[in-house]
Amino acid sequence: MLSLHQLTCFLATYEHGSLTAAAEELGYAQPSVSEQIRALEKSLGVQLFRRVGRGVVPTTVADTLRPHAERTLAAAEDTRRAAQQVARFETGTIRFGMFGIARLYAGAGLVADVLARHPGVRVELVGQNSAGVQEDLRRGRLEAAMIAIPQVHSEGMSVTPVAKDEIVYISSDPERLRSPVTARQLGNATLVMPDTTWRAEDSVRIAVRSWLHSSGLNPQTRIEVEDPEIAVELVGMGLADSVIPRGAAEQLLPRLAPNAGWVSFRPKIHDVFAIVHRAGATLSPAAQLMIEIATRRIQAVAQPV
Amino acid sequence: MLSLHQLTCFLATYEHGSLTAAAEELGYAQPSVSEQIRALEKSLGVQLFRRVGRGVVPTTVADTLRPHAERTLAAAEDTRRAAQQVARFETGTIRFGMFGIARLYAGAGLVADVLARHPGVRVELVGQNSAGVQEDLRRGRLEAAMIAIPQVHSEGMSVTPVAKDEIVYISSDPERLRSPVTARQLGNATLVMPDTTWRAEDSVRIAVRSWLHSSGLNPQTRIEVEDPEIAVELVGMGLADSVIPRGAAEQLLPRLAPNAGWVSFRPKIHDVFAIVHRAGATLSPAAQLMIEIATRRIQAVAQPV
DNA sequence: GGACAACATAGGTATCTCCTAGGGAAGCCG
DNA sequence: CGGCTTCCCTAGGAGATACCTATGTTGTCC
Repeated sequence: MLSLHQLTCFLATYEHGSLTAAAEELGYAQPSVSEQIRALEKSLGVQLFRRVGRGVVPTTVADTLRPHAERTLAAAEDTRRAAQQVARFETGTIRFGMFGIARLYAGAGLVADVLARHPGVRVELVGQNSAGVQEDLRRGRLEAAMIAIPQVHSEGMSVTPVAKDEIVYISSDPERLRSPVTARQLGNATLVMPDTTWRAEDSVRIAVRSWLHSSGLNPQTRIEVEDPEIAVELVGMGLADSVIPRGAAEQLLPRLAPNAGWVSFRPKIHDVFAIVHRAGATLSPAAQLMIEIATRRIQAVAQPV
Repeated sequence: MLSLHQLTCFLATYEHGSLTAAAEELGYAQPSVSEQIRALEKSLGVQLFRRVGRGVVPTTVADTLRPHAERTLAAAEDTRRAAQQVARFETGTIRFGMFGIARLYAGAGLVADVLARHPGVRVELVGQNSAGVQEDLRRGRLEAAMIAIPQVHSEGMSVTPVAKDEIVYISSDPERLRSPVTARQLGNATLVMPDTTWRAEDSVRIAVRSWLHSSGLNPQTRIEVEDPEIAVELVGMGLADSVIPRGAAEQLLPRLAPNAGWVSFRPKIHDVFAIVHRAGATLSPAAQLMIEIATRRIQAVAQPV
């Protein structure tokens, strides 16, 4: 069986023209190198050195094989170097899951932070929907993710809340922003809600629904859209009001609905963001890095817990 | 310590997405592959697979490393293939020593024969002078050679005569070719002799000198040249006679001195060609090939012994 | 001819590699 | 929901390997 060690011994011997010198360079005893060369010759079925009295002389076969051996060792060294570079975040890919409103107002900053600290890496911020992220985590395709809590099927998952964001009512009618919104008021409101496709798993909707249920009321959603941006624009046009996390409101309102504002619920409702990964897993340095940066980013726009 | 075996296990596992499947493909038990992967991860300092419940999932590090591992294994396979091609004479270099008049009239044919049988090989037919050939043999730089015998310092050398060639007298004076030349006649002749530089070791000269010494005479050499061709041309011009092996005479006279001819000595003198290599050495297939072809070639122009 | 230098050989030990056997977790299915 | 299967891990042991030191052999140099 051909081995890198044999090739190393071969090259050292070839270059020094001596087993003893090669052994000295490699830090072995002379018989060890001798044995490796013999094993290599047997493995390849060719004679590499003529044992001539005192000393060894490379055969023409050795001349022919030398560049191949060098290329092989160089490729191995290259493999090792690539691994080290990845370990140091000088290159490689960092994959992280992030779903929902969190990605909307922390995603770009998160990617920017990672690229600023590690310019050589590729970043993959995945997560089309909550179920997909959870499936990826469960199957091991994702190591860690940040998601809003209510939707977590947490068997075997480690869930660490890192921030909570108040859920607020937004409207372009100043009248409705005068005082905190009650369940009754919300029940009577005309609403536009985003994330239609994932409405059943959307943490904001789940939080609001359970909040309303305790008052015996049902939410009334008049308009369903996918993008939070569109929902906010519709609020700006006065066609409906909406319910979104406060961080999103503060980011989107000035840009998309300057005449609108937000107001708390009474009692207040919160959305909680958490880091999720498989329970019992040892997190890789890359995952730890992403968790650290994502946490810092989300805590810049939501309250730390 | 990184090893090719570890890389093989890594690639098999990566491609199958399973340690068990990889082990089956490689013909090992599953724990063996598992151990190799673990050793590779430790050696590189990175995690290559996430152990997730049943099954393993490659990390992004594994994605990054895979092409490097493939290149390394390909280079190793390339090394092995090169060795096999050399062993089958499909490529590589064949080096052989040949000195003196033998090369002159068997060298080109020898090279042609080798190239005809093994079109891919490089051929080196070395031997500027007898002493150099012997030194190369002794030092191991040459594995085997064909040389004329008298000059062999045979300690530690295996000498196998394969052909003998009569040494003849050449002249453009028909009078001198009438009957075999005696020692007295040779002592009175005006001679041109080739191989000036190596005159002390030239087998023809040694043979002739000892032949003359038994008659108490000394050779008279009027002209010294390097090339046998020039000596023969001078003979053709009638400026001197010469003494060369019959094989050389038959090849050179028609071309360079059509009006000249040759005649034996009385008693006859012979030059013996032998295969020489280090005693006790096991000959490589390449050397055996060259010996076989060179012997056949030389026996085509000289008498086999 | 004696001293030295370089490789081969021998023998012992530690490590590595591979196996079999058995345990535990996750997924599949009745 | 409980049993079965699948897949990986761990443990322990046998055989091979790699390395060492000590010694023998041979060629070289003085």
